[in-house]
Amino acid sequence: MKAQNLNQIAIRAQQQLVTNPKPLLLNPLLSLLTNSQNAFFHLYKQMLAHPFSHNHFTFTHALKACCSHHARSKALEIHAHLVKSGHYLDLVLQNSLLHFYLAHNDVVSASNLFRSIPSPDIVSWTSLISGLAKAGFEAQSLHHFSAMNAKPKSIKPNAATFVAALCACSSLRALRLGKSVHAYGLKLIVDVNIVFDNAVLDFYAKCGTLKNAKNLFDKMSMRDVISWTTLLMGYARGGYCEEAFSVFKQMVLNAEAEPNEATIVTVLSACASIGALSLGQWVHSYIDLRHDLVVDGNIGNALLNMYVKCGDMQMGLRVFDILVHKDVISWGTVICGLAMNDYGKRTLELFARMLVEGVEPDDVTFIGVLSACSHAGLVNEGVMFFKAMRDFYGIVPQMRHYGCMVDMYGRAGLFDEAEAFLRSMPVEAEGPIWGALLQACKIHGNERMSEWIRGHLKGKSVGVGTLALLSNIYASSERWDDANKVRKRMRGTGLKKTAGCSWLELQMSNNRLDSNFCATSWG
DNA sequence: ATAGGGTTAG
Repeated sequence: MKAQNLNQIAIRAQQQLVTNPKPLLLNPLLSLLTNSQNAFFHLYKQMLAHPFSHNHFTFTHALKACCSHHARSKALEIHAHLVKSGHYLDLVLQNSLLHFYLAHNDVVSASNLFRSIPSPDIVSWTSLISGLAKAGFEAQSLHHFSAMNAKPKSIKPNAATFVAALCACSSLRALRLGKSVHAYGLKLIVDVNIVFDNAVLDFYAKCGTLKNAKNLFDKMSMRDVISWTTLLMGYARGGYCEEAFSVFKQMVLNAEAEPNEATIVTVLSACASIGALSLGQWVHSYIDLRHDLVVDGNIGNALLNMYVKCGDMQMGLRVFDILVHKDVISWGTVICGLAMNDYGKRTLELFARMLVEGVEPDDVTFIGVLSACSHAGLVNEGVMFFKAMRDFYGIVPQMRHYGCMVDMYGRAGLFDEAEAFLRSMPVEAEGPIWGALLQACKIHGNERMSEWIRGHLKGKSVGVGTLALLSNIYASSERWDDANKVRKRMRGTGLKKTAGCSWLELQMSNNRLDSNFCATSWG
């Protein structure tokens, strides 16, 4: 709703209050103001002032507004008012209150309220079952689902209730239970209901096999964008990213439903996770073809992430440049991307630009910045940024930040500094940090440090990669006994070192960013 | 008038 229209509605409401302040005429105007908190509650207050200018409907609108604006104290106020004025006896109002509490995860108030309802109707039950499932109380949710069927006051679930129960089953990964809910639903729901079908589809995609989900999808008599996206996400989540992409391609070619933001963001993330540049490019062309879609916001960030993950920094930077709203995610993506692809100096230039444009860096931004310093050998800068992060931006360093610092000292061969830093850390370093340092010891031939690390790792559980590295260090200095000891320990844990692999398509080597491009791209 | 479906990312 445009601001201009809102003003007109507010003015009409003021006229109405003077000429004929009847709830029948005022309530529809009030409901139109729901999205504008101030205007809404201004009118609401005026209507409340006169006993004959409001009724039950007024309060349902008010509670709905509280829901969308997260106005908890306002909702409590309304609750109290309803009790005092006697409106509380209306079941619809109790249901509205129940929904407000559940939507704000106030399970205690919601349960108390539900217990106080003498004869809950289908909406009360469904609200409760759905709210509990979403708040993480799946078992209680399903308990109520079965309780509602119990005599003497049994109430038959409807499609909305089944959707809520299936949601609880999905979160619990309760395959058998969900199957029986599905079967029960098939008995009670006779008309085609696409929301129910989609909920079932999502349940099988999450808990069952993708084959089941695909069969169901093929059998559905109607499919909309959510059906397609649910299937696509099922494949992507299961790691079948090529299949996820082919669902997208089919969706576009068969034109049964039009992809929306969720569809596109999901398929781009699938392409990114396997480094499938050519598939990602296909999605990009599709976005450009759709003149109603803009490369910005979530789609822009997802596209940027896809190019970065596929190693095409040139396109990544081009997408980054055209983003109108560059948020902390956009900056973080491009900064970490440059750092990962070893453009240390460019990373820091972009970080400076981020600060100039007034976007506050967060923990992930500093991962990129610190790892750029580490890769480029900029130790002084790294130390400075680490301090700025902690002391100026108030970001508590996490293991990953510590890791960057230790890695930075190690790569620079500053082992005393690395050791001092490790000792100054408030938390115990984790496996990967030791691994990075061992790697540095190997490169710089620092056996004393390797020994010290070995002492630290004694009896601790560390990743197999670290152990492999340690054994290789021993092997390279021909300390076979020590090397074998470590190998033995690897076998003892039942771990195997798998060969590293890269999914990046081969063409990425042609997409490396050259210094010329960097120099011209932002002056 | 009140309850119901899929969401990604650094």
